[in-house]
Amino acid sequence: MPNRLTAWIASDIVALTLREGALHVALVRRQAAAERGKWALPGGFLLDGESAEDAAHRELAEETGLEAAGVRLEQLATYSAPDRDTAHTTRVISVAWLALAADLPDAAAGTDAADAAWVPVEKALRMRLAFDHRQILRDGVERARAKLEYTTAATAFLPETFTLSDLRAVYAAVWGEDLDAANFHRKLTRADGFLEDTGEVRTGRGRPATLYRAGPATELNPPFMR
Amino acid sequence: MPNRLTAWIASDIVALTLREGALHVALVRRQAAAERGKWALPGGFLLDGESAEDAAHRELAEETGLEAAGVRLEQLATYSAPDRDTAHTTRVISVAWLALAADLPDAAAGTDAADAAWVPVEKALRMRLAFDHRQILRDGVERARAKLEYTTAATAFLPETFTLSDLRAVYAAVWGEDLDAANFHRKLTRADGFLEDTGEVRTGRGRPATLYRAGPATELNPPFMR
DNA sequence: ATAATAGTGTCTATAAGACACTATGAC
DNA sequence: GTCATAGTGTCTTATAGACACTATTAT
Repeated sequence: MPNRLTAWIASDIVALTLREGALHVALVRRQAAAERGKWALPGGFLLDGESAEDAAHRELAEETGLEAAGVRLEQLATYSAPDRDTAHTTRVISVAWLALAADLPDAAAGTDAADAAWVPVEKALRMRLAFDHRQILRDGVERARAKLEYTTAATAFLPETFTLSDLRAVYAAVWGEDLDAANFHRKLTRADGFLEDTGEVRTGRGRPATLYRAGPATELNPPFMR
Repeated sequence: MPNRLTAWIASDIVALTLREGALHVALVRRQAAAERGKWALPGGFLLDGESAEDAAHRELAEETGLEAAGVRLEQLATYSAPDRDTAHTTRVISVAWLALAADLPDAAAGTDAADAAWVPVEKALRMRLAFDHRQILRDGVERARAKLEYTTAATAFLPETFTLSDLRAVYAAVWGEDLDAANFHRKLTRADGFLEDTGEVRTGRGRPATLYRAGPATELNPPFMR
């Protein structure tokens, strides 16, 4: 008769950002013995006394320099297939998290990872990632797409102030389709609590654009369907 | 310095059904030493070689008699707070699942549970459940509510064939609000792939009602908002 | 006939999408 | 002035919700 399972728990993070109009994911090159050298999602094992969320924040900071304060983590799913990590004799269960981050100056390599980089999602999905991280990445991207429909999460990809064009570029990049600028403008400025007018404008090549900051709303009702 | 955590993994299931127009949840009275005698969600520890989903199906069958074939499980979330189970010295992480079930003849008590019962959700939320199961139940009910908006999951609460009144009763019970019968009828019969006309009718006190079965669609687009 | 439940018609208000148009800057 | 980008107006079509109305059964 089989015995009660004893397992190690990992938190792995799908950290997404926007760079040059394309969705990117944070990847690290593995230093640990298991699957060493392969690209993987940032993450690692829970330590005594830590929750899965604690570990996700810690590993994200250690491996990519993304500090806890500026990053909201949402739980994606837990991956527990018995054969998902055959490198260890101990079973490994992974709790996956989704983080949406504003573009950073550079993906700082931390202490634990030999290398950390922002990789275009399209490219990452064609790479051989460690363990089942490709599936986790797929699930994370799909969740991000869905979140843009019914929450105000898109602003998490942008700096504190941004224009409606910036915001529209987020939707275009995550959904992979362009949106009508006029209708987008009306819809989002009318969504209660999504945007706050800063009173400032940003000048550029054309007419100056109003600068907004994220409002208090987190849900988007009615949703903004693809 | 803290050490890498070794944990036991549990799968706990929020199994919901409809009885007499009210949403009910399957609860079991605990037999194990930890929190013995308290009501809890059905569930238990992963055994060697099992995935969390395997364990959820096995425990659900053992403790409530709900067999795997008829029940779709959707992962809810993983609960990993260090203090969520202080009865064991080993850390316990729980993967929670949501199951929507058609009403059954009776909640059969299985071998592992001294007692198993369908309890009205309103009542269960006011009980002192074991561990953090009240929070898990809250999260499960909220997920079920959301699922009815953008999927065809409501039919999972019904037998193979059902009338539009039956289906409307599901929405009314889960959302806690009545819906206009006329608009409900139009909306759902026009939703592509939600309903298939069986050609049969069910007679009762008034005009006979068309019997439908669940169609192939799983997503509901556009969603049906509360 | 009456009550009860199933189902249709229709009107109104709201929203989405297409796209013409105006506004305001850089050059 | 032109070009580029921001933002508004307006028309069409689709949908939600309210609710009057018709349909078909049991009694």
